[in-house]
Amino acid sequence: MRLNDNMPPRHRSQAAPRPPRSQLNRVYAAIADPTRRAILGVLAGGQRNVGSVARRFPISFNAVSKHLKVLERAGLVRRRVRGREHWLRLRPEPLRQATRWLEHYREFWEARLDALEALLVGTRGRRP
Amino acid sequence: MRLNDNMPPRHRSQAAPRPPRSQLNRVYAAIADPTRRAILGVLAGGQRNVGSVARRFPISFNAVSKHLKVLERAGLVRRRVRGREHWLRLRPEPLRQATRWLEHYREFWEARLDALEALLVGTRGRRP
DNA sequence: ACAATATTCTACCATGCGGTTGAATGATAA
DNA sequence: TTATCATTCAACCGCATGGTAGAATATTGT
Repeated sequence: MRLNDNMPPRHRSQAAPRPPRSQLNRVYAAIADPTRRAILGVLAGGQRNVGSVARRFPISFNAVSKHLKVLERAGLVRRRVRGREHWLRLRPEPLRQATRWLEHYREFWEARLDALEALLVGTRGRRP
Repeated sequence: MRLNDNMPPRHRSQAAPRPPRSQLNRVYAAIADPTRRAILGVLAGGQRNVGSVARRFPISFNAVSKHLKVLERAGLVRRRVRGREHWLRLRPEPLRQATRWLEHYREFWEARLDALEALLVGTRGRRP
């Protein structure tokens, strides 16, 4: 059914509301953006305030401020307000968790695929 | 400036078109969704066709088909068409790359933060 | 008191995402 | 041939995201 006709748009199918993002979800989504990965790199050099981070990127101050908020919600960055400046510092714990998940699954999959390959190659002579 | 006035909407500020997502970006974005992580888990049990994956999820067939396309573009899944069925299998290489990046940065950050803490605790007593 | 500074807030745009339904395509089975 | 099965394609919705600009807020310096 092509819906560009004259029907009231409110009587449509509706997707179920999605559950809120988990911490792990937010961490992966956060590091999926190269600007944010670069911001984490800057912050690895020590505490910075928002302006000092923003100055290093060719995008607007506001865009960087938004990115920082995303990193904060993912738990990768902690903010301390001192006067009119906001100081940001790295919090590596969620990254550790994210690494653990990846490592676990990667090892599991590789083991499984290796086993499969070994099974397919079988007992036939094939040695490096 | 509130822009809901009567001005032609084409004379607005314009965001620069974003560059295409890199492989690493796509991998992190792909695993940021819990359904997709679950799909990878199913595929870890061996090759499956689209329907047999979709049957395990409470969302529509088409939604699963879309998720599979995302995983494919991230390089995490390979598809082989045989007749009318599409067989999907895991490809762990991009995951290895993603793990490497995380591991590298995590280690670097933790080392830096440990060094900083050592410096602060340091040789002198704590001062308020 | 006033001006400058650091930052967020609000509003907007374009694009992407995760979901839906329905139609189209292509291979197999009857 | 025709019906059925496996899958994609096309269009749509609501919401998030990455970007912009400008106004508001709070702190600091003169």
